Amino acid sequence: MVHADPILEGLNEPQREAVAHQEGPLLVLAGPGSGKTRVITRRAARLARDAAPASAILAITFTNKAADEMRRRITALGAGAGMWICTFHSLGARLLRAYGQRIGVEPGFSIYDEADRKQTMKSAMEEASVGGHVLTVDKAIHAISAAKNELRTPAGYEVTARDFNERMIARVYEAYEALLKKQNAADFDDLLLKPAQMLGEDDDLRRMLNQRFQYLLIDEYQDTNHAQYLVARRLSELNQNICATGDPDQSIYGWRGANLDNILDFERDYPDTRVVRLEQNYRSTGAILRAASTVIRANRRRKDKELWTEGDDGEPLRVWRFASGSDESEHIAQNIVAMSQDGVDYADFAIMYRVNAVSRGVEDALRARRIPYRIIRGVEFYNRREIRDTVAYLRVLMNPRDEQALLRIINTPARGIGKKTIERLLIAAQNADETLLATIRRAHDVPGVAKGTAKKLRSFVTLLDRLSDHVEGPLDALVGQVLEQSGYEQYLREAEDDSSEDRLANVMELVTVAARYQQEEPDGDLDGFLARVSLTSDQDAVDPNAGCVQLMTLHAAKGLEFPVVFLVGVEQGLLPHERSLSGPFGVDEASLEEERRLFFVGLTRAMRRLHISYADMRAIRGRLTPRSASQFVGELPDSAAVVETISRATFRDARSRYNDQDAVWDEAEFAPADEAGQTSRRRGGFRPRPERRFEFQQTETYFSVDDPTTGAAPTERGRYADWSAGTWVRHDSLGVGQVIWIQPSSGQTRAAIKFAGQGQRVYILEHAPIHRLERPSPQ
DNA sequence: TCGTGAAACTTTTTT
DNA sequence: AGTTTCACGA
Repeated sequence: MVHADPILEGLNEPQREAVAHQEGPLLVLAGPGSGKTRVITRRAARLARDAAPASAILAITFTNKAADEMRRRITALGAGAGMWICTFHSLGARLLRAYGQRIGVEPGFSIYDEADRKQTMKSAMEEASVGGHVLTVDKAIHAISAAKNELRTPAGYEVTARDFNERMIARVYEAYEALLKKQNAADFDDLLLKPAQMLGEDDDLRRMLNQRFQYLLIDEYQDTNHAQYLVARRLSELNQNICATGDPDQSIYGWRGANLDNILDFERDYPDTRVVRLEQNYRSTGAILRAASTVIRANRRRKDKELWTEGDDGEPLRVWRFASGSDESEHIAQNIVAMSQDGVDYADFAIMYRVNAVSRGVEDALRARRIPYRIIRGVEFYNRREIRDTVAYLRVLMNPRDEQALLRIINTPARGIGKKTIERLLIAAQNADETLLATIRRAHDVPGVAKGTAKKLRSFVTLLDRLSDHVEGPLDALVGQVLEQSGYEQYLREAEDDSSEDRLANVMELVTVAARYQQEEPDGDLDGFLARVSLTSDQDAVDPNAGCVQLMTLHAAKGLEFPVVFLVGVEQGLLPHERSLSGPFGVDEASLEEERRLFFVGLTRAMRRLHISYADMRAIRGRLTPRSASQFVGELPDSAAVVETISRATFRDARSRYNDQDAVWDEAEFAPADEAGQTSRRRGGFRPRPERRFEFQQTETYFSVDDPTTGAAPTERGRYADWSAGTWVRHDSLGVGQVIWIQPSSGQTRAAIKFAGQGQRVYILEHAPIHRLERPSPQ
């Protein structure tokens, strides 16, 4: 009898087996909700305790969020210090920073995001004079990205090019690579491809890293692409201690190059692999599991698993059919209100959809009922113009060759350097074969640049030089200096439009983001901060403590769970998306299966209640189109789902609503359809917003979240929970004010505050010198 | 050079 | 429907 080991405690048999396994390759096939994260974290902790120093363990995830979560849980188990826990992309960035010079990547290189890549690709196409053909920028990006994932070089691409189009792509590819190199930049693909390449070509490096990392743990292995596969393989060559966890049924990134064969053929790649299946589900009701397993069994390319639970069958899934997308939104919002009155916390709801465009209608309905919600779009913050502008300054300071960033800031805020001048500078730079910044430094002798303009360029350069003195100092101070010295802050303060206050608040938030980063990473520098900023993903924004209904795409939902899930827009053409239905050869089976996996992922996010809905009509890109139920709806087993048609019953008398504040422009949603089923566009005028009510064909009963069986943790209330519109506050320098509105969110509660005699301004409460006044101000 | 408004195009998913 | 690009006038 072995003594109880706390690390193995509370695990079921296969979980224990996976945690206890030590030497040699291990494949954990983990169904949804089967305690996979638990297994990985325990295993990592156990290895650090029994097998190797923490620094010899490398754990790789797909999102920063997952990495942070894993680190937190491993730390809670008493291990983790010194362990490498990161995403594939951040691992790539780290390796490149440390060893990239061997393949021509200088330290301090910039990471080009989608927008930068697009611009660069445009330039590359111009340079290769490939414009005007059938080849579009997007097609070039796609083709070259695919080539990079396969580790094909421009030269290699050219050799195998079979037609005119491919020869064009080869030329663009070459020009694009040359640009990246000249600008010392790497795109997202490079972060995987270059390390894979380095590890393949440089025996010393590979040997060294193989000795350093004795144990490899890779999560979401079903989503690895070829480059990631090679990194994993080349890092585990010596010890063969690779533990891959994943689920072929949840592979949803095929369009990004993920190769399902990586997990399906793992046992072939690593002989003597121990395979463990985690099939017991701790998340969902029996009905939800039955529905999910039935649906996914229609796929051919998979490894069969039996999902089962010891829990109860729960309620059947509800399949709702609506007349229109807006009915769908309204009904869901109404349902959330009803359930929340019954005690279900807002944070317990999630609304999921296939494409982002669907979220708008839902948002409107939630907003109309003042239901707090949050859209999971982590990149949103970093994609704001003001943030990109500020970050661009930082990027130029880090990497003066970063042309994308330089072009962004050269006239932001406006300093009289126009398009013509920039064009001349770019040509001069190309002729002299030097970087854009070098040309700008000698602008006075660039032909065609006027004296006055040269002077402006001079002072821009001086600004950058002055700022670079602060690069070594604290990051938040650096960001502050950028905002101040560039005039960007003043520019925002003086701007008159209504968004400028928000933008100012966002920019200030970037200062605190920088401060927080430095707190978390004591030896974090500008380079690391920029990498963090570039590699933040959508999923990283999920915050279960926000007290809000969460809206997200199905892709962003992976790995999450919610007591109540609404799957909206489950319509043919949307899920499965039409791109999988109308390929060059009709239905593309492989991508149809991926769509089905996406549906499967959605189904298995739900713990207790699951609502699936579709509408007969939906406005897509401004146009009302007829829709029909997804084929996947028909694949649900009758024993687990109830289908209901929900109709709009009554409109309140239009006239009584005329004086209400929310008369709306009729967006053709209610315009009559002609005989072809097409709706005439834009034939409205102001009409009252109809009050919609729904008939329930069945009485709704909601479970209460207090119910211990749901396992829902009591929601953490923010420290501003008792603040509301009208709350009196004091600002350290502006004095007494009153809250106009407040948007709760953990860590960054926004509020608009009005001060006597001044306008209202938006603050992030956590970071502003604002305190609550206990008593209303004595007038 | 810069701001305005019209036209054109876009999107499926995202590190 | 929203964003980006383009053309034009100040």
